[in-house]
Amino acid sequence: MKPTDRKTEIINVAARLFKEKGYSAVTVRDIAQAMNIKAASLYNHIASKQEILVLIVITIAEEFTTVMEEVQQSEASAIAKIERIIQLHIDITLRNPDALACLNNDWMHLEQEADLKYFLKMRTDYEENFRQIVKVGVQNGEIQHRNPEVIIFSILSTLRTLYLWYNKTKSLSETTLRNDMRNVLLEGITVNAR
Amino acid sequence: MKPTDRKTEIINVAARLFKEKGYSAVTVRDIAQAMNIKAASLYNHIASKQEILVLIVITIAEEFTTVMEEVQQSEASAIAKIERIIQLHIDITLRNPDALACLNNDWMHLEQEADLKYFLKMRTDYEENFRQIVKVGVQNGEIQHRNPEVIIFSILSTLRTLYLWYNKTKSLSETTLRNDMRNVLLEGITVNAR
DNA sequence: TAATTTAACTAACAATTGTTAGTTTACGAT
DNA sequence: ATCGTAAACTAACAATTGTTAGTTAAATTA
Repeated sequence: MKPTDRKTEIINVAARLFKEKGYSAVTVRDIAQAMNIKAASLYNHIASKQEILVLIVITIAEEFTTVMEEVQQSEASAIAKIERIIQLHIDITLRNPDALACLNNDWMHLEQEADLKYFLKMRTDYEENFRQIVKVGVQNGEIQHRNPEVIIFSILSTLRTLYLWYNKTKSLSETTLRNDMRNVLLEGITVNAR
Repeated sequence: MKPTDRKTEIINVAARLFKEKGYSAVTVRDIAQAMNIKAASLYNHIASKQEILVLIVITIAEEFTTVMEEVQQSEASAIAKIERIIQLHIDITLRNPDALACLNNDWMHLEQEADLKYFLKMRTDYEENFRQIVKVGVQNGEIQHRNPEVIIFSILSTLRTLYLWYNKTKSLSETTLRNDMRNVLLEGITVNAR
């Protein structure tokens, strides 16, 4: 087994292009050109353009699912669980921002009904787990009484689109990102919260 | 002038389809079918598919720009300015979620360099205005000392993707959305901020 | 060395794409 | 009644799309 086999290279290159223009706007000739080969040569390694998308999206979605289930089954406080989820999103974003962009923007181009259903189930379950964490936190007094949807999607929206802006500024170290993100999401930005 | 002329109808239908599948994945035949006419008939009203995108994206972007400039020139506190921006995003999202989806996801498919540059300038200026508001707020003690990028994009990410989730739950009234969104974004979710 | 595998190539396909040309139909104003 | 316009239509186009077939060159294994 080579350090990175050819198929993995294709997937990484494709993910980068998908991030920039979206799945539908990227042609297999674009992907081939980015690898300095001809389009037909790609098919020695992949079955279809669609297969690339499936591998990118499902792999990352499963990663989120796995960790979320661990978190949910742990006995940490609600706030600690959310802190763990924040760090999970930062982890994956820093490691694979291109795949994350695909997950966010191109999942609806999964053509096989089974793939789409599988993905949507993972996403729904993920949000439902998050919802349960928030509700428990509200009940035991850790979290403010706000509409759970607003809490869930305020945090998730920020985390899901982190890949769009985290690397724009060099002044933002990984440590600062992790700490300030946690603080801003959990404690807000005003000086006198009460 | 009719209540809504035909061109406006096309743009609204197209925006809805673009929201669901993205600009590149929507064909002019898709748009025509959604209006119960043939693709060629569209060209009695529009110059090109691209023109539809330009009208959708630029119109909304200019709306954000106009209000942001008013806000920036006002003499409100930093927090009050941010509160106004939060309400602006909610306003536009409730009124035109489809166009907002295009703005977020399809701006990179603006084909004319002039259009793309114009849009990017508006977006950069918008973020820069937000950055200035935050920096002033930090200086005069209204806002916590956090990395400004984290503050700006935490809030903007949430507001920009509001169209994705605001209508999922019927349990979320407009009033609750506006109040809780403001509270969550500005004051966080924890009970003991200090 | 011979055999096999890997990974590239050229050429071509059928389908789909945005768009144009030219025509027809319905309707309000003169 | 006639004119003009708005808005639909059919038919067709050239370009681009994902993909396949068949071939070739280089590297690895026997």
